[in-house]
Amino acid sequence: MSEAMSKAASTRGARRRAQTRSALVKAAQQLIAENRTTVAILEITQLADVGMGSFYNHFDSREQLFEAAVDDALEQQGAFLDQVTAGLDDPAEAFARSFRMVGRLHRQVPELSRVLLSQGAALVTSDHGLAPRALRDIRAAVGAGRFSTSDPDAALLIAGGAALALAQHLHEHPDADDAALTDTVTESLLLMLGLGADDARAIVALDLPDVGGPLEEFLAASPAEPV
Amino acid sequence: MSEAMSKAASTRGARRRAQTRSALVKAAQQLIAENRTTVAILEITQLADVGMGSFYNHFDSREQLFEAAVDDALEQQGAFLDQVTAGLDDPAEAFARSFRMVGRLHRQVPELSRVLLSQGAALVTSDHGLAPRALRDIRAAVGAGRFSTSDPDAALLIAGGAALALAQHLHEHPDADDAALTDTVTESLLLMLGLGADDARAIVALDLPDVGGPLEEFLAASPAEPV
DNA sequence: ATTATCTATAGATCTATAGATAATGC
DNA sequence: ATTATCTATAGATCTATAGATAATGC
Repeated sequence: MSEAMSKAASTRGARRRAQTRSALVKAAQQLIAENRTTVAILEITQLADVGMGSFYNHFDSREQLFEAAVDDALEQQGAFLDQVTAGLDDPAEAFARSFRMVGRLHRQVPELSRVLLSQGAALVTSDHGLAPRALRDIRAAVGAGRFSTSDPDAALLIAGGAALALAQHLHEHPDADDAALTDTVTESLLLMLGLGADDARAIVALDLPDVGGPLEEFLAASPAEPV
Repeated sequence: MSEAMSKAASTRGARRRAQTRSALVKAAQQLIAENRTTVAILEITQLADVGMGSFYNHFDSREQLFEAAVDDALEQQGAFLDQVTAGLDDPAEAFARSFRMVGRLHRQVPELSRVLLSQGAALVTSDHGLAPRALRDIRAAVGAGRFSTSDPDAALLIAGGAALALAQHLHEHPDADDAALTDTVTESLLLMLGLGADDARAIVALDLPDVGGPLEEFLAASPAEPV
C-alpha cells in the first residue's frame, strides 16, 4: 500500500492517521538515505515530529518501518515509470525511455534514489519498480521482433545490474554528466539486446518527458495504470 | 591488511592475537551473511568464542569490525582472481575467466559471496576485488584490439552490475544452473564489449581451473601477485 | 616483565507500554 | 464514545571498561 494512496482516505481522522504514518515513512527514508538505520526509535519520531508512542500505533518494529519506507520508494518509482511510458507503442522505446528516465532520477530526486540503492542487488529481482517493467518490455520487444536476445531473464540481470551500478556511480561522482552516461549505458544495453546500431543510437537521442518540479507533483498531475 | 597475512606473524603471541582477530572477523562474516549486523557485541564475541573484552583489543566499534570483515572478503576474492588468471596472455580471456569463476564462487563459497553481496552496488566501484581487475582487463583488451567499446568505464558499470545481479539471482534460485547462466551472461557481456560472436561463444566454452576444496586451501596452494 | 585475554559490572541507552490528553464522529 | 496522539518511565539491554587471570618472551 502506497503512502500516496493512504493519504486519500475518506475521514479526517483517517487522514490525520495517514499523515502521522507518512511523516514516519519520510523520516525513515531520510535516515536510509543518510545510512543511519540503527538510530533509536525516539530519534526517528523526533525527526518525524511525532510523539514516541505514535510509532507503535503504526509499526511493530524499526525493521517494519524501514521496510515500509522502501516499499513506498519502489511504488513511487513504479508509478513514475508507468506515467512516463504511458502511450508508447514500441516496447523497445518504452524500455529505453524507462532506463533513461531512471538514470536522470538520481540527480532529480537523490533521496529516493538512495533509498532504492540501499536495497542493493535485491532491487534487480524485486517485483516492484524498474525491474518487472524492464522484463515486461524486453519480452514484448522480443515478441515484436525488435530485440533478439535468447534469454530475457539473463538480459534483465545485465540491464538491472547496469541500472544499479549507474546509480552508484552517479552518486559517487556528483559532477558527472548523468544524461550522457545514462544514454551511453542505455545504448550499449540496446545493442546487447539485439537492436541494430542505428536504431540504438536513434532511440537514445529521442526527446524525453519533462518532470519539472518535485516527483510528487509530477505523479499527482496525471496518474497512469500500474503494471 | 588481509586476515591471511596477519596470521603469518612471527612470534607466538602475535599469532595468538591474530587468531583472536581472525575469529572475530569470521564471526562478523557469518553474521553479515545471515543479515544480522545489529546484534550485540557480546553475541559476536560468543560466536567467535572469545571473551567480551577481547573485542575492544582489536576494534573500536561494531562498524569497524564489519568493515574489516568486508575488506577481508574482498581481499580473498582478489587473491582468488589473481591466482586463477595468472599466466593468461589474452586480456579478453582473463576478463571472461574472472567473470565465469566469480559466477561459480557463489555456490562454492556462499558465505563469502553473501558478504560481498551485502555491499550492494558499492562493490562495482570498489578498488578491490573483481571491479578493478575487470576494468584493467577491459582497457588492455581494447588496447590489444580484442574489445572495441568506446567507454571502458561505462562498460565496467554494465559488467560489474551484471556480476552483482547474477549473484543475487543465484542466491534466490538455489536450483538454477550457475555455470550455464554465468556463461550466458558472460557471453552477452563479451558481445557488448565488441568481441565477435564466434570468439565470444568459444571463449566461454574454454576449460576452467579446478578450485577443488575450500577457498583458503586453494589460495594457500600457489599465491599470485596482487593488482 | 610484558602482552593478551577473560570475567564481571557500572552506567548509559533504548524499547515498549501505561495512562493522560487531544481530536474526531455521531 | 471512539480513536489517535502525546508524555513519562519501568524494566531490559547494551556498551565500554576496570581489574583479575593467563600466556608469552627474555
